[in-house]
Amino acid sequence: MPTKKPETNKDLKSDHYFQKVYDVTCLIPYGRVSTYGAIADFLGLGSARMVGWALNHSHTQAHIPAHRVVNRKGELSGRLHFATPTLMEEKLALEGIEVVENKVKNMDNLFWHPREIEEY
DNA sequence: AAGGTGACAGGGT
DNA sequence: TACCCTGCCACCT
Repeated sequence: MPTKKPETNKDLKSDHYFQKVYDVTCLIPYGRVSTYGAIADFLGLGSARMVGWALNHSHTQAHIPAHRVVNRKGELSGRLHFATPTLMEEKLALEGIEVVENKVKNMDNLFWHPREIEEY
């Protein structure tokens, strides 16, 4: 019997999961950043590592502001997965986000949690 | 088949 | 404050 079950984390294999990650990522406001953990927390599926895994495949999809996702310390841990090692920092700079030593400055104020959507 | 490797995070020291 | 250790879970040797 093929019909397996949802609800479980095994659902991560579905493209549906990838899409959810992309959707949330696209909700991150211009000039703000979020984290792998915050997205995983909001989705309630998988772990922060899974979010990174999903984003790793985001390059095949349409424009996804993956550069706005950093780790909890504000470090650009995914920069090496972009076309060039500096592209992630450049994109953030265009949005007015200051990056020093591969770390987002003023992370506390720029951090955005998907839960804030409900406050609109 | 089993162990190593990540675009991570949180708690302990 | 900073570093280390452990949990996490799918993918790749």
